[in-house]
Amino acid sequence: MRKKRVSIKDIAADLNISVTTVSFVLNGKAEEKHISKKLTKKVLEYVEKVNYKPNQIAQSLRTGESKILVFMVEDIANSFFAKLARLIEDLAYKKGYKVLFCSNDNDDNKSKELIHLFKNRQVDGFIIVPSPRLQNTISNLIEERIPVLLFDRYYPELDTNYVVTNNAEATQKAIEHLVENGFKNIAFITLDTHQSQMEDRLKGYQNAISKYGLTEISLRLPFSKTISNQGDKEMKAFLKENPEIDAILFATNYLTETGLEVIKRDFPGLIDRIGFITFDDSHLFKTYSPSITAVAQPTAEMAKEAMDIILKLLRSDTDVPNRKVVLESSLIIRDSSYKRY
Amino acid sequence: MRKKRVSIKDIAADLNISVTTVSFVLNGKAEEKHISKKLTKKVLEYVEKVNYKPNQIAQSLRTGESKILVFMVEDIANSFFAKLARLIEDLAYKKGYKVLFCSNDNDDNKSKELIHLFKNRQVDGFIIVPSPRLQNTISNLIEERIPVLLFDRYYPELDTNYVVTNNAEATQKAIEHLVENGFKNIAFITLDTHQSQMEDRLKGYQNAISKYGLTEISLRLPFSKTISNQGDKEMKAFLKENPEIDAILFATNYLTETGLEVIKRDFPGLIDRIGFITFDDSHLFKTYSPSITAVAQPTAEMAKEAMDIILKLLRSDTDVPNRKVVLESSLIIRDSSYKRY
DNA sequence: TATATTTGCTAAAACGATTTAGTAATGTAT
DNA sequence: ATACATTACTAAATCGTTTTAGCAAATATA
Repeated sequence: MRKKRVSIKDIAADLNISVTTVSFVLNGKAEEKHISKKLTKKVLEYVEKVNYKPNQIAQSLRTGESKILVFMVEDIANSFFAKLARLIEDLAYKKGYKVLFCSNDNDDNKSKELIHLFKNRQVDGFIIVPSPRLQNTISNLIEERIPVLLFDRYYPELDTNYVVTNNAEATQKAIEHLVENGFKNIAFITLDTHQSQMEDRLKGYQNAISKYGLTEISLRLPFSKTISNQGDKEMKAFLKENPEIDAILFATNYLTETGLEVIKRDFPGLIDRIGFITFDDSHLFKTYSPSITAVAQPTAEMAKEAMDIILKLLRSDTDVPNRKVVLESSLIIRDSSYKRY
Repeated sequence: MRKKRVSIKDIAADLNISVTTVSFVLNGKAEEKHISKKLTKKVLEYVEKVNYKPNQIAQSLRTGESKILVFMVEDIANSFFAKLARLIEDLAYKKGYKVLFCSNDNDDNKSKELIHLFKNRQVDGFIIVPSPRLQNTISNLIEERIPVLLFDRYYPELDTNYVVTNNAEATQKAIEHLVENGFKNIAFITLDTHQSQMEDRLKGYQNAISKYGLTEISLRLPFSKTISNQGDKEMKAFLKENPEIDAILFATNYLTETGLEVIKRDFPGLIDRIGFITFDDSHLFKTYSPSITAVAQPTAEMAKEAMDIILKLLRSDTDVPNRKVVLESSLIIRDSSYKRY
């Protein structure tokens, strides 16, 4: 069996003092509680010597704090979320929090189950990339005064904390950039979900389209089709049916992957004749042929804001006014958004 | 303040029975402990009604089990590890375990700190992608009978459980493939670490090189240089100094990213004249120009084997013979490993 | 000198579960 | 009628902390 870990009780026994005293010393309350400097020193030295570390589980049970945050994303394997996970991990650990990552596959039931699971684990707070219809679950969390922060997308009708990016504006700018470069028949390939991030991207597209008097050509794929990069048939059909398309904006990274596959496989030569922009940057885009223009969300800032807010929520028992943060994405302009023929 | 969660005590009080009885029923010991069917039913119905969920923290404290596993990787933002994380997450949740992911940046001190941290959280087991010199820490864990499994790399001198891939053979095959396609001056760009996965890849390279009587041309970059895709200067110098190079094998995915950048930026046209293969596949490789040949590690199998082993370790108090699993990578052949001019 | 305050420390309850070691009541065998 | 088993349930200890309430001795104040 495992070697027994040394507990506060052992220390107290070894030093012939009470556990209370040890606990006070360990929690930096020696002064306040009138523990003599001498004894304090003795305890600290002994603690050091036997390499005592408090049992976090026991602490959690007593204090109700687990020092664990949950970061629930759509899919941790998605590079966008993986990157954010890393950023959030680093920030959280600096503040003494650990992070449980989990993937909800944008599925409401899965999200609910996970949230339930974690409530029973007494996690201290949630940073959630919410699935389409999670409003009730979220508002229950809020009612229970559990710190929650929505991330990447939000529910306009729900008064919550969130950190998102200016999807509509960023998309609009991307389209404008294509227009300025001479493209006229600009398609938008997106998901058919009603989530804010996607609706805003669609709005941005439509705004730009109508601003320049162009015609909308959009393909809205069901989320299920995009999992494991399916949806190629639909894209192929879409491109076949709309041969006038001279540029495409992909609303998210996996759509881009599928799109590039379709273009390369089913439309030889098209890759050099079509303009395109994607959401979310990737290292490989810089060296791709053509190099790929991308709407890059400010991941570092997003993570930082998120941690800021969640920490604030964790600290305060009193109500914190909801913080709604909208960060600006930037357009990283590369070759794919210029005419190349 | 938060709404108080219902506890086993509340249930006992409400039903005018003891907490023991409730606990027995909840743990399926009603029969064994001679709780009458009638009372059992009553308890279960009430539990359902008030939507009681046991407090995992209290359970953990009492039982010593946290139902949490740790998956420590180099960097969760790295697509290879992110993908594995997702696979492991799914498998673990199916078995009632949650997974704490963390990144050690291949740094020994960070690894040690993290392991310490998690031991105090009473995590049930560790799946670790170990940093270079973590042998002692790992063997301490083993001595303490904490389930540990090394992943992706191992210490040949340490008798542990591990799941890795056949790096030497896979690399050798990749080089042989290049040789068969007419490449003669094949360079190997890798890290200068002494970790098994990298040493094996180097060995595989050297084996192939000597088998065909070629000359070794290798660049070994310090790990620190590769973080955040630096090391481009070194690669540039390397390629300048060795103009005879007609093919390159990149030992890991971020080296490939940097390599492609250097080639595109500093050696115009070279991308179409050089053969290359990378470790770890990426979605974008299929559509890259040229499409990129990759050594793909069997991530799904790796995750499955890892969970199998760790679950076995968790179940058995008795010693489990160490399981050493070596899985086969496959070479996904695309254009970049053929002569294209 | 008597009283109040401060110093230095501790006993015991609490967090919410599990589990050991019971008790009382009933049934069964001799 | 007595002993033994079985049934149906429970009190209390336990896991390792934190924290409240309080005690005794030393010191300060009147």
